[in-house]
Amino acid sequence: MSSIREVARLAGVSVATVSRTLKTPDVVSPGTRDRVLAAVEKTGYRPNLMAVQFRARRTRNLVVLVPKIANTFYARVISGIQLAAQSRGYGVLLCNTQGDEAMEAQYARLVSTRQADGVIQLRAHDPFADDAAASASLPMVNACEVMDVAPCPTLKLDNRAAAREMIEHLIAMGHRRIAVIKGPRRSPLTRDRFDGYRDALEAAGINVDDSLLCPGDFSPQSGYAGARALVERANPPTAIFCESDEMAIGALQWLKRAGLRVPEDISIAGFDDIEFASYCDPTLTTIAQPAEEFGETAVEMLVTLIEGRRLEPMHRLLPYRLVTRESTAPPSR
Amino acid sequence: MSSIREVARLAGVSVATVSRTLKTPDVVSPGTRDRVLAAVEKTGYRPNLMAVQFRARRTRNLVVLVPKIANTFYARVISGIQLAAQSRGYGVLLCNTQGDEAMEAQYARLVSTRQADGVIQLRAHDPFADDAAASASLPMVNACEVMDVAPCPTLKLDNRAAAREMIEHLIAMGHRRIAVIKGPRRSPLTRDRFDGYRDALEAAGINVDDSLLCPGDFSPQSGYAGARALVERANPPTAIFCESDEMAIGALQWLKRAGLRVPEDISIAGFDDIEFASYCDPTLTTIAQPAEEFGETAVEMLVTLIEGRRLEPMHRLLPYRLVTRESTAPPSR
DNA sequence: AAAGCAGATGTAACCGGTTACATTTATCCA
DNA sequence: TGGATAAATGTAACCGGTTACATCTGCTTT
Repeated sequence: MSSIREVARLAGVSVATVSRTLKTPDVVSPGTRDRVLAAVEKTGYRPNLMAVQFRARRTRNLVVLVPKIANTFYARVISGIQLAAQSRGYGVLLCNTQGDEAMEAQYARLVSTRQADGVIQLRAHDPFADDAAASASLPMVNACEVMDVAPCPTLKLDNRAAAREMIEHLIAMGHRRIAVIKGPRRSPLTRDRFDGYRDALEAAGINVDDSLLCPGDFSPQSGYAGARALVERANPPTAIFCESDEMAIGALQWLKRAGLRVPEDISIAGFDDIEFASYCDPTLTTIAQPAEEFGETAVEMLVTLIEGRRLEPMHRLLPYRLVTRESTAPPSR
Repeated sequence: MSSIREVARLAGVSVATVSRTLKTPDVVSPGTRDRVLAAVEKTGYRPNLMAVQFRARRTRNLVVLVPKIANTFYARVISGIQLAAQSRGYGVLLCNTQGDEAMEAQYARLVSTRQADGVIQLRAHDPFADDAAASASLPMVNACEVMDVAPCPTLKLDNRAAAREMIEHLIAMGHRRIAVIKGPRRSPLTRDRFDGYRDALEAAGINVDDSLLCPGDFSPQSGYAGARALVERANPPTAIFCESDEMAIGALQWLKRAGLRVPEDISIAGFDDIEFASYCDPTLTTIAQPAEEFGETAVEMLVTLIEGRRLEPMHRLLPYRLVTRESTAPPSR
């Protein structure tokens, strides 16, 4: 493929003039400019951006570490990232890490090897954990699921307040026996959402009943199993708060198979507002998260960091929204 | 950050020796090797991969053009791509194009500007269409939704045979009035699936009734509207074949709201086997596609191309699988 | 007419690796 | 012990742009 030197030769000028014609056209004379542009046209010259980036010592690429790309919530976040990155002239290197720390570290290394200018981490783990030198200095933003003590700026939902509002909504409808199907034990999301659950119960003077707490892992399968476990207990709940919509949908399926009506016999609430939350039967009461906005804001923060501008504030919360649909109603007993 | 020259200075050797120690350790003497490795350790040296790639004139990055990243089917394809690329030492530059041709062209240009070694296009459009020179020579593979006259190797499902098998399944159950909610008019997927529908009817001696054909765009919304339109006709169908699961789920919702029972009053079939196909109520009869395998095979084909090996065959089909669940049953009338 | 200056263009160093080729050192045999 | 050969290491060109600095041209100014 043609290089700048061939263009220069064809136009009868030096490589510097070609470069200037393309980057700062106003400093070359019109006649020369025309000759150069004609030569560019003729050769089909495209600057080798590898060379440009190498010279400039920046790639204008961002690495995004995604725990599970097939998750529709993350897909939306990524859409937002993509959009914001593009408008700022950055490309996105997407890495599906499956939550694997070795894989995260490997991809994060793209930054320390200069293949990318910064990292957006969507999981609560420091991918530079084993690389103290890197950790301190490389541009990174941690979004969605954030570390408790993050070595970088963060961006998340106020999960605790959101869960609290959801539970308050159920309590206001008259529920007292509200179960929870939790997310993965290690996730800060789980802890925060559970804290919100407890906050709401305590504020209403209801004791937390351990028999109403059920472990899960955000998958539909765990929601299915969780609903069964909860309902088959001696004193079953009148409402189940699932810490993710996917679990809520799994729970819904078991309840219907078991012949229970939702919301008449039992209410179900989710979290995330994935697309199918409004297409399942009944439609799901849930917490909507501004997924695309997560992506856009994370990019904005990261680019600020990369370009050496001051980032203020370092830690941000995005707004949630309680979406009430058909799956919740006052208890019948 | 430290460069190879600093490491060389610290170890008291030339840069060539450092390079060799890291790339071909067997050609340096053990003593030197140890000194160099100690210096590498001490400086925290990481080769600047921009420089490496620039020198090697290849990036080991692949561009993937995805129409809609939030679509769970594509998310699975991408998982497969990611996995296969990683195992071959390639990174993935993911581009969410929203089916926008300008955006596709822009991202595809990453290849002609040497920021990536090849393209996987998941939509039936040539991103180099406006760049004849590029089109011919740049490594590209077109997968999932493929162009009719592709300028590159392709990989798809035998959509026609799959749709035919689905319709034959419905006919075998006794259905004669089978409606279709189609995908986007311009998509080859739509045409192929519809051809399969027609094949099956013709083989069974059933005439194609235009009043049973309904346009859609693969979205749940269009399935919802389509089901309504079909059922409100004078002589409604006993089964609806939706060309995507998302439309089937939309259709299901309208039918249930309208008080119709699925499959007792009307059967519904989808296409894709997305995760929620087995979590909706009733669970959905559909065609399963090997999404991850699409990704893996596309990468394998592309890398073969990039590395200049012979690719045989150029055009491949992947297997589908009819998954019968609760949403289809013999007609009651 | 000589000096000064602006504008246009050319020259070459540089980014940080890799590697062909040259050079030095060690080894071995006659 | 000399010379051939192999092994280890060094030197420097190269990838393809960008850009500081040098040079050249033509014009203005006194």
